[in-house]
Amino acid sequence: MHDTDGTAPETARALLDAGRRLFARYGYDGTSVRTLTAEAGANLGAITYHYGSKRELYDRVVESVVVPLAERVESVVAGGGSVLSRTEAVVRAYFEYLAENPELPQLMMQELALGGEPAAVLAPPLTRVHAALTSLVGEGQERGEVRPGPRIVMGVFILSVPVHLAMLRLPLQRYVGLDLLDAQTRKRIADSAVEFVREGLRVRDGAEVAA
Amino acid sequence: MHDTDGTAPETARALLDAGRRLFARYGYDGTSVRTLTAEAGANLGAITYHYGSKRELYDRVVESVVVPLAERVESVVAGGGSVLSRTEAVVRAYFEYLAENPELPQLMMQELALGGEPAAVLAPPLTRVHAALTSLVGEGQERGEVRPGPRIVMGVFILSVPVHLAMLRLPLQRYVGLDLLDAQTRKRIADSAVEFVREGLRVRDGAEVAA
DNA sequence: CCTTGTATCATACAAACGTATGAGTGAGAC
DNA sequence: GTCTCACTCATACGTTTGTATGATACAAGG
Repeated sequence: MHDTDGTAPETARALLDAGRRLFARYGYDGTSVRTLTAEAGANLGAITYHYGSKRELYDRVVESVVVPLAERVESVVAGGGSVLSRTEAVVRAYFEYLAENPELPQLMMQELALGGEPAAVLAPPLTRVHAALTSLVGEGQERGEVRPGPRIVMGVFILSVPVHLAMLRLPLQRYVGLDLLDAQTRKRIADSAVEFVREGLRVRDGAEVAA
Repeated sequence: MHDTDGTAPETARALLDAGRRLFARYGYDGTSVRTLTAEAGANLGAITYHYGSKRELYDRVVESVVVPLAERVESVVAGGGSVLSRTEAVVRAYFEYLAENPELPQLMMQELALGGEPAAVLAPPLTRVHAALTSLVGEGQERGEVRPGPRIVMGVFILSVPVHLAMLRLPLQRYVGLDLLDAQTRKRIADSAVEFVREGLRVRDGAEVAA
């Protein structure tokens, strides 16, 4: 029977891990059930048995990497401090999460890059992140920390830099020699990104609080 | 024989157009030569005949959409005016190009989202864009328009906002009702994005020119 | 008129695909 | 001892994949 409880047997977990690696590298259609089960050291039938189908395993993989990110962003946004410092914390949190899960941006972006509906499992966490960032910007505008403008798109701006950098990670590493996974390099880049986002959102000196 | 001259016969062009649509929507592996040739109103063997293989058609498709973008960015960067105004022009040019070629970001991001080597045909134009933006930032720093920092990553910042917005185009349309292809909406968003990028790069008031 | 070259066509091919099936294995319950 | 259950395994099924093949259509050149 399919196991839906949290105590996944060894094979089910190996399939999930192999799925994270292979789906991130080769995409959904580019990863065959045969190569995946082989990578996991499992039998050809293991995916069907443990997850029902290739698609369901894929959904679980995406879920396992996107949901924790959304929770992290939400908790940072809900934290204390000024709006701009929380914005900074969101950017830094994303950089950290990226360093821990380099497959995340690849999985997420593959899903978004395909023109069809994004995986059903991706929409809820994405919506929650977007809502959190939008309300953060709105709060900043009310407090006079953030300059006026459409908060819906300004919320998108916050993560645009780390996401874009994550997308360019491999080309940057190959062609420019910039390694985002190196802790020291990442700190330097994150500092610069934080400053960019902060100044991009901040009200100009002397600007009045919007009524 | 395969036609390599510019005067593509009708069928070859229909294949290229269908490829742009289908590869953008379903990805390389998700598009079969049968559906593609059917969409183009051509025979099953047409791809092999005109392009040699599915892969070569794909490369032509990517090339046809990325190279003009790179040329556009380069020409804007080489233009006159202050560094910040040229930066603004780059952002606006990207928004315009995106509106004309909605498939571009999908094709490009699919390639970048896959963990392997990006298509060989993607690297040269991408490198040229990056070089142009890096030198633009460097010039701005020398002139004291742009605040100090690693110019290699600050060049990446410039396009991060429009690229990220393009990536979120479909979810934003579906879940937030924001249509990036609508001219009026796009102008409003581009204005906001331009301000964000400008202020993110600009030196603070009173800062000295870096020696 | 016949030849030549380009293009389109239906069809064939082997390989790879996702999934289904049924046998086999080994630990725990009674 | 044997029944039960979760699991692994080899294998088979029907599709779909990208490409190869050879026949056909047809305008241009001699």
